[in-house]
Amino acid sequence: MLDHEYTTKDVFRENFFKDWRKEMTSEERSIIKDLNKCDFGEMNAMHKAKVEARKYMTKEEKQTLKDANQKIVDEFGYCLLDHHKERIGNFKIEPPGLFRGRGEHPKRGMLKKRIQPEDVIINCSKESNIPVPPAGHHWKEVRHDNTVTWLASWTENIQGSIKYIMLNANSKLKGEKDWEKYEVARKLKTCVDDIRYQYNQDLKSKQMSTRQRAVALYFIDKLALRAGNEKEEGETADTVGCCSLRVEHITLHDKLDGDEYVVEFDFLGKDSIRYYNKVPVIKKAFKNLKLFMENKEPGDDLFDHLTTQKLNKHLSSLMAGLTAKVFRTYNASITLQQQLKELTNKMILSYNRANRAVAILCNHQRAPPKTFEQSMANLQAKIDTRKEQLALAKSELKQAKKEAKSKDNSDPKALVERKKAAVKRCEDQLLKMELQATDREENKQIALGTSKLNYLDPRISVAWCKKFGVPLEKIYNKSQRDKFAWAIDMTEEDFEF
DNA sequence: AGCGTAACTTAGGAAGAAATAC
DNA sequence: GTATTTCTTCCTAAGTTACGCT
Repeated sequence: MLDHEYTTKDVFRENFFKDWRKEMTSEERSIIKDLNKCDFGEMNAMHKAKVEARKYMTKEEKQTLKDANQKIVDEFGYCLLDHHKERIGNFKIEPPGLFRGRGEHPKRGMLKKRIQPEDVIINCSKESNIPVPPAGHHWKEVRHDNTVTWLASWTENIQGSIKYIMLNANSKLKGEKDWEKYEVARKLKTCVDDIRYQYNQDLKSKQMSTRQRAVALYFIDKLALRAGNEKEEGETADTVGCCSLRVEHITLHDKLDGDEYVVEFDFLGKDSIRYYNKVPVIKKAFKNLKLFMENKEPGDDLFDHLTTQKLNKHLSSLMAGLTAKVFRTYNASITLQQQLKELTNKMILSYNRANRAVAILCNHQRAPPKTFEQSMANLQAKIDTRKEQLALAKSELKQAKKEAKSKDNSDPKALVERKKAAVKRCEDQLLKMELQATDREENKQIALGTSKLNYLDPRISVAWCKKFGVPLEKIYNKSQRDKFAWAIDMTEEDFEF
């Protein structure tokens, strides 16, 4: 709690203190004037003690707690949609707390207020059992809108945005949407060559806006960048996507490390995750970028004649349902399929390799685990131990061979065979551990989950599993199998994305 | 045509649970 | 059995896009 990095940030502290003072009585306000003089040590200790106590609960106590939680899920975690009982994704209202925006968010630390029934809109069908508000309270509104999928909503006080209660990913509704998403991406596959040809032509257009659109599309396609909507300054962290790139985010190199026309990207994207990449691009795109940057300041928009609306409008004219993000889905899925074809080694590690290629493409990063260095060192130590064992086993084998020749042992060959097997076993284990070490090292900063869950057509993975007899459980855990139930049902081993 | 907002998907970190090491 | 590591779930912030309004 107190030891979190947030508490050391000035913006967080200032925002918190300002909002806290608003909550104080006038008497408190006259006493508590300086956050630096406040000591939350006692509260922190209490919180820590609670966490500690949880750890040392008996099995029975833990079970009691679990049962109580399950009861809550059973009662509130489901709804009836089109006569089907469906799991709700987030059925609990968000509790009050201090806002934890990502990156340099100007609002971090602000007080996120408690939501009252009076703030909540209920959306259900007229003839359903309308949920009863807590005693003495009423809902903000009860409506019956069957054109939307949310069950309840409220407006959050930090950004003024609407929050929704919606169905779980394993629901029929979400599954159908997911399927549709991948079908649109597959449709793009059939016309992507034409679209690429088109934007290549557009790079030479006389219209500035067309040229900018073409370069942006080239980036979105080649690098899987996000669309990049405009953001209100001062309301959120300063992050960008393709269309909102500024001059300061790219550096042009006529030549770099033996490549020509290299663009160096360095910007903060969604969730303030850094995108850093040096990419050789086609000459036409490069020349255009030079042109776009002429007479501009570092803080100016690179694509000043382009918005995501214009881009998406153009895309939808090329293919029904086509938007910028479809390229991310398409490129992610097609990359997985290609990689799986190339990595013929039908092992889970090669699947992870393919998955990783996609995660790198989409720039899905994670903070290296806190214990990463330590656990890597531990693994290395195990490898070293095994190496010693291998050396020992080898010398024993040598000895055994020698003895088999010199002495008339009753069964000299058996001993040699045994020692040989021991060497083999050692070598296998060593190889396995070294592979694991490589895998882990390569995964240090890469998050595989996001692409698996949101970008990779599950039918590719299901087909791959069937084709090579890999159990699906090796690829997808329980909740992932639930989410992708639609794909598991329908996919044969010859599925082509 | 441009803009604001509602609705929905995508995202990484924290917390909790399970597996594995010691 | 206990400690540590790894996997899974939960949480909610932060994006994208469609749509209605002017």
